[in-house]
Amino acid sequence: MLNTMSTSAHPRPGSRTRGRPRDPELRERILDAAATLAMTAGIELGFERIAQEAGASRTTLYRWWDSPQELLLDAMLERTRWSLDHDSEGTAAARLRAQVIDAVEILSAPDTGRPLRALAAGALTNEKVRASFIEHWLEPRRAVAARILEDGMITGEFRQDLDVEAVIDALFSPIYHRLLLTRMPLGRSFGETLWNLVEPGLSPS
Amino acid sequence: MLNTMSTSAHPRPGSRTRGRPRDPELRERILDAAATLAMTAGIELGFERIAQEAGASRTTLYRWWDSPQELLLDAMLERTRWSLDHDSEGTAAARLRAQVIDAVEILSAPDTGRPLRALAAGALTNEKVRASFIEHWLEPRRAVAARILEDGMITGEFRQDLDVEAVIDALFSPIYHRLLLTRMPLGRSFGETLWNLVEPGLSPS
DNA sequence: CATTATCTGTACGCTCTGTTCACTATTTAT
DNA sequence: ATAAATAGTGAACAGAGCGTACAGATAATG
Repeated sequence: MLNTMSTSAHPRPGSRTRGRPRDPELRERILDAAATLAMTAGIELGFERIAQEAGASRTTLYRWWDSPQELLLDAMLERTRWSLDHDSEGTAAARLRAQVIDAVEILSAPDTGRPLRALAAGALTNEKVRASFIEHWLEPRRAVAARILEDGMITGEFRQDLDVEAVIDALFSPIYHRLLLTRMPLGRSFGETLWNLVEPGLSPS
Repeated sequence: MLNTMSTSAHPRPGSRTRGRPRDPELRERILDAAATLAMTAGIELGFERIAQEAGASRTTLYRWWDSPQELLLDAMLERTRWSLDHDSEGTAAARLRAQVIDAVEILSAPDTGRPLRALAAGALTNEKVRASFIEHWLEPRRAVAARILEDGMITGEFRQDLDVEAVIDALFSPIYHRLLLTRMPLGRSFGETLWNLVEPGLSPS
């Protein structure tokens, strides 16, 4: 059920409609502009700047997105689809560990981490952005981890009374915390440390 | 070295100086206004609104604070001094567990949690706010936990190769994550679950 | 050609920001 | 007393961004 179009834009029900079709090139330029601005400049994301950077009319942006952050979310989602792929081979522990380390590496890369900060800032400021961010960014990633955890619980690799949501929080929220707030070192070794710390709590007594 | 005055306001070196002394009542009204607005209204904190709510001149706010969020931070720091008190009795594990549960309860209370959201939003948007937030809010609380962890490592209650910062991240960042982003249930029982999950990773093998 | 929808460009009112200025108020130093 | 210094008020101003509206050009379908 991949939503290949945007999250906030008006959906296009039929495949072909009357009027002038949307210019996909323009859309790309706009998403690129947002991603670029969010990576280089700071958090000061606005329709004004994005439109200028993309060489598009501000009116067009208002037409398709409700806020610059929802626009940026679309950009990020398209640019990180690959990050949802994951092996289904190996033990549940190995797969979960790999996901933690993937997450650290994705978020520590500047071209993902910096825009994600802007996105999170929007999520804290704007309810709609928060909802979209959770639904389209956080939830799909949590679902992957949840799936692995449930697998492990069924096979007996993990204890059966785990609070899946809490485990996911313990494993992944430290990464966001470092990215967004403390900016403490965020590298592969932190992912490993984190995993080693939480893993003992997953095994059956 | 408690800074009894504000974080961002110009420090007062000598106890007595020349000119008209600052009106402490006015300062309180301003801090109250910020705390109230941050709790009731949304994140839309601004000098304009705060000044109006406090019945003060906007110029006065600009005089003492660089941003509405630094003002709010001052308000929050004064209103939560008590939360840094902690027992020094009992095992390190018991004390750390108590701090986790305290944290959940403080942050789940609307009159602390909501302003903290506004504060965090500011921290993501403004570098100065972020630095102040870390220095005056996060760090002192992390220091308490770090102290307990080091105690436990010395007495052998915890393993000696713990990464203190990572442990603190695992224990506390899920709380902020729920408060700020997912808004999943944040109650005492979540604190207990979290503790039970991470605690096995602390004990010597 | 008529219709429908996209995109552009301009313009306007709005709110908040950050700063300046003149003025009043209250304290200490001489 | 009077001067100097600092706090607070209130008004004004330019500037940025927002959100919206409108007129017109462009490009597809029926």
